[in-house]
Amino acid sequence: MNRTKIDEADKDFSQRAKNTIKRIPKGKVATYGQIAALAGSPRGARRVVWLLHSSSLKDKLPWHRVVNKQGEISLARGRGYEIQKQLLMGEGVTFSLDGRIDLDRFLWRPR
DNA sequence: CTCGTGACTCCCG
DNA sequence: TCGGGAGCCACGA
Repeated sequence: MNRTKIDEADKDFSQRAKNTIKRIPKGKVATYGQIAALAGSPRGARRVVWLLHSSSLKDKLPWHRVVNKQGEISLARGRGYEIQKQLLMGEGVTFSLDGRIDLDRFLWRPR
């Protein structure tokens, strides 16, 4: 049967989102909402979460460069937090004492 | 179909 | 600054 435009839109979102994540430069970070917006779904931050859960490993996405809008790692300690922090620090990203990333300095701003 | 869940975000008090 | 509630979207039981 034919695909609907909705199906195409969903597929399109997933592709765009993955491509967007792959475009994040080393040493920079992006927010869930930012990626969703760039992929065409301004309110789809949670879709990005699902995408990472389902494809981060399979598609080798730089998932560690995705943080929440406060510049904080959203993963719980013992469930990826330490790993992500290490990966980011390894790329030169610094954290404040309260565990936040200075987005004025590290947020990726595609042009 | 309804309900629960999640690496989100926004709004209020 | 902090916590709760609601909106958001997709997926699986």
